[in-house]
Amino acid sequence: MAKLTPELMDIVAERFRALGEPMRIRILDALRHRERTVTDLVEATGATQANVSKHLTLLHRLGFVARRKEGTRVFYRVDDPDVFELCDLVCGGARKRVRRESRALRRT
Amino acid sequence: MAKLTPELMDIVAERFRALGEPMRIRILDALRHRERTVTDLVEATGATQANVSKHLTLLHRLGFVARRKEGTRVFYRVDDPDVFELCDLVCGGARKRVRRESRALRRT
DNA sequence: CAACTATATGACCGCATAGTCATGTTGTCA
DNA sequence: TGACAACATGACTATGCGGTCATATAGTTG
Repeated sequence: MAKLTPELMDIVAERFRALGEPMRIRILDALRHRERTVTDLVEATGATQANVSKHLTLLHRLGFVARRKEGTRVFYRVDDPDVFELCDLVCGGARKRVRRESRALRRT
Repeated sequence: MAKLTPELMDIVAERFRALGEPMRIRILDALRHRERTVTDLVEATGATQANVSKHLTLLHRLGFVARRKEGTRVFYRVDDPDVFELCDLVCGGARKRVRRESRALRRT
């Protein structure tokens, strides 16, 4: 972790918080391999169109995704390659936790 | 990003959300090099003792920090080495954003 | 034992925000 | 032009959670 000024800490927290919503993780996961339209993501996530649209707006504002208009549709794609690495790291930590907890459960 | 089951996505989001609070980032930053007592962290962050204690409880529940009791004091330390790497990645993304935005500002 | 320190925790408040609904905007096609 | 499809957005509600206050618990010291 590099030196963190108070201002930078707020920005870092803001970015983590953006990734801290299950629906946004689902959206990013659906965008893992290819770009998708909003309608695609509505179908993939099971959320409302308005809801998906709001999450995409937030992810776009923070630079996590990029948009491309084509006629009446808008294609979104992941724009920050670090997102995948971040998720991998967090998943690794989560898996460790799960293993630790299941060991703890077996001991009871 | 490895394959994500819906359940795992919730866990991932939970962990991101835990890092998505400026105060918790401050606490982790204060724990970067050495373990610290709660009182140390209260002084380092400027927050209330109750507040720091609650954040530490959450960070501990998710396995980000570990505790060590010594007499009447409790020492906390970072227990998940990935935390630093996560912050570095997010910081990198944040810096890119800042540069992008300052370029955009100069163009106006 | 009483007094003090360090930490944790329950109750409570206020705010941020995820979700929904309705509507606006933009582009396409007949 | 009107009708339709895709997406964005403002208003609203409900819920989660960060912060504070008071208090509980545990350990130390006299």
